[in-house]
Amino acid sequence: MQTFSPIHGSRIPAAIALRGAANMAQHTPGTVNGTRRAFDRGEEIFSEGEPCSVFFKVVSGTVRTGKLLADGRRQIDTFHFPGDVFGLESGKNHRFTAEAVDNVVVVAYPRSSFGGGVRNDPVFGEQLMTSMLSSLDRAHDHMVLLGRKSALEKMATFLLEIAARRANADRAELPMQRTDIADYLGLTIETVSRTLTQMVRAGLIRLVDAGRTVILADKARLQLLRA
Amino acid sequence: MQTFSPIHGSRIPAAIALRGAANMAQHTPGTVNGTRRAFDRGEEIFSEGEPCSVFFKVVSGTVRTGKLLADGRRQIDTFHFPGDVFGLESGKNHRFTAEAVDNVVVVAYPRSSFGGGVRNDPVFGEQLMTSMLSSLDRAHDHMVLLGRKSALEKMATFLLEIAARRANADRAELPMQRTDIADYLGLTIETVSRTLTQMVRAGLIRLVDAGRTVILADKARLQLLRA
DNA sequence: CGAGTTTTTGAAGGACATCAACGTCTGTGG
DNA sequence: CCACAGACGTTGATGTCCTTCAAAAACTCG
Repeated sequence: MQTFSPIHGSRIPAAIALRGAANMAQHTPGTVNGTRRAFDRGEEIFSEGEPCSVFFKVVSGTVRTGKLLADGRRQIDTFHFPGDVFGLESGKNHRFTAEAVDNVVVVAYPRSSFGGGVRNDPVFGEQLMTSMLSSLDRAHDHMVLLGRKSALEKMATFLLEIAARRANADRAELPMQRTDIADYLGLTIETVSRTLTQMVRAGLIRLVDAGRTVILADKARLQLLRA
Repeated sequence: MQTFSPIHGSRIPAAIALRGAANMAQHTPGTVNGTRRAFDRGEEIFSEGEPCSVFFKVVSGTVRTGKLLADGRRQIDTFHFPGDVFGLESGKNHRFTAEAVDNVVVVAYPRSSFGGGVRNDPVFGEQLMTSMLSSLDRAHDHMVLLGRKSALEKMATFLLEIAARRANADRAELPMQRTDIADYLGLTIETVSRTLTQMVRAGLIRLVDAGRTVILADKARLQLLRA
């Protein structure tokens, strides 16, 4: 089973990351307590429309969040890796679905710690705020990708993004399957596959481990391709 | 000059909207003071990379925020209408550009009221938080649109979204030009134009006012088309 | 080893982009 | 108020990137 090693806070700002890591033993960001929960590969963590009573932080494994259209078309917003917070929403109900990409352990925090916690624990509040702002940043980048980039550019962006999560890594380990990548990049699995082999032929990457690990052979050229 | 009438708070949650409206005279959401500023059509309000010392709330007119790729490709994230907050970011510098779509009046708040304001004025903090969460909601919806919808579905979604901002309206008044719509929907201006005339021919809409106002002749069918 | 799943590869088609020309609107100066 | 120039929008012809449909190869796990 492919799993990202738990790099805490690589996706969330330093403040919350450090704090989260420091309190990992009791699974607590600030003064608020959370409970540990595990999900198997493919399991649903919560789904669109469901009331949201808790929000989550990833301890290990990878989570995907996204939306489904009536006819089954799917768009994945983000993959969440260890340290990332997800499931925070403005309304009473979830507006998107969260599923386990592989075997996942998360900590669930009561939603009351959001409104209440912000009031009573301003430090906690600021951490959540910062976490949300960086989610928005990433959302904006992803909109550029979806709306304006070619398949090649999308894939280059994706691989570099994944690789950046491992300290100075020249490889991207992919816990998710091709369908997930396609639904993240707004492509079909066939195009994902073809684009990867095209990159292999161009000497940009090498596929190992049954296509689950991508070695970034020519990172400089990939960076140019990212657009 | 086309301008949206100032419907305050139609895009931001009730709490902040009401408060904003109540305090409109002194341009103040909570205890924090802001200063009024005006921008002409096409003027830049701030640009990507610039340090962000203030954030804004729209008083009148329409603002577009978005990103530019090196070769000029553009993706507009959102149009901001009266009542909307924009320019709030996690880092020291702006990660996107904001420009006036038409003649615009905004209120600028010092950025310190963000970090500091949250600590000292928890109500203000919660309002900002809620505003950010609804931005995220809309960002997620927009990703589905960009990644998974056809040109026709994109346009139907867009027109209904704009129309929804006027109370029980059967028309969408478009303060922005075709280029903006194209860059918002991830299309070219030609496809925007063709899709609109296709909708006219299908009896879905009618174009009036030199194409700046779209009458939603068959809203039910448009809603189905939204996907 | 073998059935089911996932990934890759191939051939053909379609939706949208690109290139190009024409029409329409806006605003300014006569 | 009209004329004209430039900007904006529409329409047409053609091209292309990505999808769709189809099948084979590779991998997973009992």
